[in-house]
Amino acid sequence: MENELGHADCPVTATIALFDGRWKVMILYVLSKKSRRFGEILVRVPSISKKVLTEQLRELEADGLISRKQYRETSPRVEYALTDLGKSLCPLLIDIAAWKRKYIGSPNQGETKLPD
Amino acid sequence: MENELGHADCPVTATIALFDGRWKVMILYVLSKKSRRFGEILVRVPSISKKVLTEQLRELEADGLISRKQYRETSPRVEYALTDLGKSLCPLLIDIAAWKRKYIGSPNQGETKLPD
DNA sequence: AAAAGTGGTAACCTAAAAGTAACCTTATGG
DNA sequence: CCATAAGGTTACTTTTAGGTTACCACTTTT
Repeated sequence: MENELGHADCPVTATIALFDGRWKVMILYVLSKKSRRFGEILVRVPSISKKVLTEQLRELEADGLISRKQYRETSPRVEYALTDLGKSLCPLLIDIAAWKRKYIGSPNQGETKLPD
Repeated sequence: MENELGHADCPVTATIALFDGRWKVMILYVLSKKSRRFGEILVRVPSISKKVLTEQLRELEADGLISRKQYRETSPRVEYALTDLGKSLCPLLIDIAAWKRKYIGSPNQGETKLPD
């Protein structure tokens, strides 16, 4: 373990802060599959409210992990997508999941899965 | 990005929860250098209070990342150390720091560093 | 005898995050 | 002309993490 973990504003803490929020990892997961509209994300992240989803999307956008594109069509239409930075995070998240499988155990065998 | 991020109780979220807490990463960092007594950690984690340090140590212990050994010597003496599980986490934290350096930038050049 | 160090606990407070429910705007369909 | 849908916003309440201060039990030092 190197010195990099010891700074007053620690890079690990700073990075974790990017996806710190009850639902952010799940939102990133949903978007990693496919760009999605607001309502599609809402349905795929179980039990999140519109308000909190809006907040977390805004934060993810501010941190540069996702993009928001508004299409002025007939009905309002907003598409969210991972940015390149957001995509670069995915392998890291997979490493984290891999650590859990290896050292803690399988990710809760037989639990409910989210729809794609 | 694989399915593993999509479970209702997501392994990534579960893993992050292990070191989610204002000071946990820093505590792990301190202990990664050397086993330490309560008071030694207190001094090395800037501005943490006894209460919060106690809480976070208890949680880290409950999660199996650190061990607590009480020596009934003359004055009370308690040693905290990383467990094997705790040690296994260090490379992961380093990966997270490395991601930040690569995609966000250097870990705040010239900032104050913690004493060892 | 008093003070100081060690590793805490107890009672209390506060700010921020998250949750709930109602409402808004523009547009279309019936 | 009313209802519905999308993508929110507003106002309010609840929950939680973290912080502050005081105190404790025990032992050694002065």
